[in-house]
Amino acid sequence: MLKSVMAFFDLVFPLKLKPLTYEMEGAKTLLPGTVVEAELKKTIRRALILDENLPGENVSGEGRGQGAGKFPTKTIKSVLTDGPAISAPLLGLLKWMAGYYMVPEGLALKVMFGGELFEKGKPRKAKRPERGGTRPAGAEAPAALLTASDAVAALTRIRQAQDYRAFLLHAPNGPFEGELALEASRDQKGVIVICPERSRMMEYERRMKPVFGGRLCVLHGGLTSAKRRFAYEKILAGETDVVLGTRVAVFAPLKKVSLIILTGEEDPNYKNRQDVRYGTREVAVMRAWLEKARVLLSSICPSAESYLNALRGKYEYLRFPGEKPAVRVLLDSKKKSGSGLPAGGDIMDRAITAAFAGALEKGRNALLVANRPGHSVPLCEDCGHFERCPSCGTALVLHKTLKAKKAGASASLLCHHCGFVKGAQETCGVCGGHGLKPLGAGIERLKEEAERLLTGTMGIKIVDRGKKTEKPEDAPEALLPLLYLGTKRVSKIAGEAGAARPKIAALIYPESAFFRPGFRSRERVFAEINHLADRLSADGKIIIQTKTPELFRAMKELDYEGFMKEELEERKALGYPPFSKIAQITIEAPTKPMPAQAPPPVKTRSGVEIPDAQVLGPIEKTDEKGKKFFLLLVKAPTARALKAAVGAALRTIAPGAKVTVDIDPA
DNA sequence: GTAATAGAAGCG
DNA sequence: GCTTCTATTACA
Repeated sequence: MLKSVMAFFDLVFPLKLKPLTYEMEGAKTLLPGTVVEAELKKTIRRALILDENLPGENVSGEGRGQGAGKFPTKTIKSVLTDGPAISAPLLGLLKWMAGYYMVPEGLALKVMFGGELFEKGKPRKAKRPERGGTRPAGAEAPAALLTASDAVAALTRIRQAQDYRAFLLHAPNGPFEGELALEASRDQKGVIVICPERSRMMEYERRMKPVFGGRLCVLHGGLTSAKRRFAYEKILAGETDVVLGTRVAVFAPLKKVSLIILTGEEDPNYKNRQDVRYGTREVAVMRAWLEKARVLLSSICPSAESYLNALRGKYEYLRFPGEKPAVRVLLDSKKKSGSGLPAGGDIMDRAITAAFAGALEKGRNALLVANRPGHSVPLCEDCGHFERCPSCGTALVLHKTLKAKKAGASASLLCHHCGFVKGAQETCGVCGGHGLKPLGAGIERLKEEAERLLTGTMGIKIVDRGKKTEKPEDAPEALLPLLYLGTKRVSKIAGEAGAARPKIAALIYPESAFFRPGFRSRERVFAEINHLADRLSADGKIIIQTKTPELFRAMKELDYEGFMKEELEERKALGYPPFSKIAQITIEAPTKPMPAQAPPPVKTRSGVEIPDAQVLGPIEKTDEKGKKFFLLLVKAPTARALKAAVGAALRTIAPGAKVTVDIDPA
């Protein structure tokens, strides 16, 4: 009898699942990217055709080959799209994501489109994408920014480049960065503009909407799934070809992309922390490569990775130097005078309070930044005792504004590691002494001091929290000088004050940031100071109060090249990125210390040894809930070698443990 | 000893 | 994501 013609296809479901082979009756061939329905464990689900699984061909992995072999294949129930729903470059990106980040293709698919690309349900006509003008409109576009001839030349190069081309824009300031992004995309078709966070994206939206109108589409993780689906439909239909968004926008299913702009390219927000731990910058560059498109990475303080790529000629470097505010590093005066505190035991250096008072008296705004939440650690002067967290052992921090539910306590002691809370006492818990001395400079304590030293004599409004209440009721107070006080969050708000940006900023003991884990901590601190500088007025000034001025020596002039030279030399010496590739393996094993202490020499599949790959660890850590886990760090000279080395390391881990792999960890 | 339940594996 | 299989615990 005539046997019916069968074709076999590898399908990807948007689940944590590798591709599976299904069959389809008839000679009709389905193109990769086509959406179909097929049965998985008795339920019919939507999936994407990844490849045709041709007889005799062995597609990625074990025992598959032609589907008609070892196991019975199920059949594709129906075909939902007439041809590919997503472009070939995007499909390529999916495969690259799965390979590079070592996750199943299904998980990559899920992360890229969140499942919405596959859900059924009729898209309702959008209500009104326009939102009412809720904003007082801060910084306005200094329109003449880009008239300088070198800026015009840069724009021309970006616009006219053909095929794949990467640019690194080292912008002098945020407004310039935004202006160049807008101008570069102005007469382009198929543009993706990505911002590191939603609030920045909304600023860009305000600027781009008048230019692109209905061509502009917004895409970010906070969209409801209906809105997200609606956005996808507009993009797929070609109704909009300019996509603005946060990191998920890098996957926008445009038919054709010609320009990708990644603003604030060094921002840590670009690292995805769940499921597929991708880096948006790496994905953006890879997508541009696959799309044969141009990619513009921009920042006021580019990452060491991108800067090295620029130095090596992989990216075209567009450098626009700008005036930077003066940075002054103050040695902590108390260090010299021992424990003999000045009157009142002030934390802030006199030079800072004087400079702040000067600026505020002139009606200028000021910004005080510290990394520590809470007030202080109460230390008993009599017996030296301080309270520790029962599970973490770390010092508990006094929060005066946080009321503990414990009877009688007007303040509480909080563990910043695990969140443990208890009521605070007025006296020492061990000796009953009354001499509790505050140790450390938390925001709450700084606020007390600022109120005492600065607001006492003049009318000043302290702004110390997020913009939950952004009402125009500030109007009468708008004349008062503002003292912004808080962590980075507050400095962001201060930077959005348009013409009234702070004239002076002080950082109180920022050195703790140097000791955050990870090899990038220095670079982060430097970038943060640069961003702080960008938030100040043109005649701004930053004062750093520190006990370790040596650590800030390289940051003092905000000399980017000088800093990067040192930083890159150190990274090279230690074998860290961008001179190597690294991966971090997290192992959640209940009690087992670790199966293999010394991993075997790293080899590729074919048995070739990789000379410079190494596996460090395991080290034991405890998470916020007090749960133990273990970390392995894998270093290798190239991405390829890294993959092999990670594979080798994984084989040494006993089964039963929950393992996650993070390629290029933050 | 079996039943109830939780957690991991596998899905073509 | 949902089913199914397996390991573990509860319980008469």
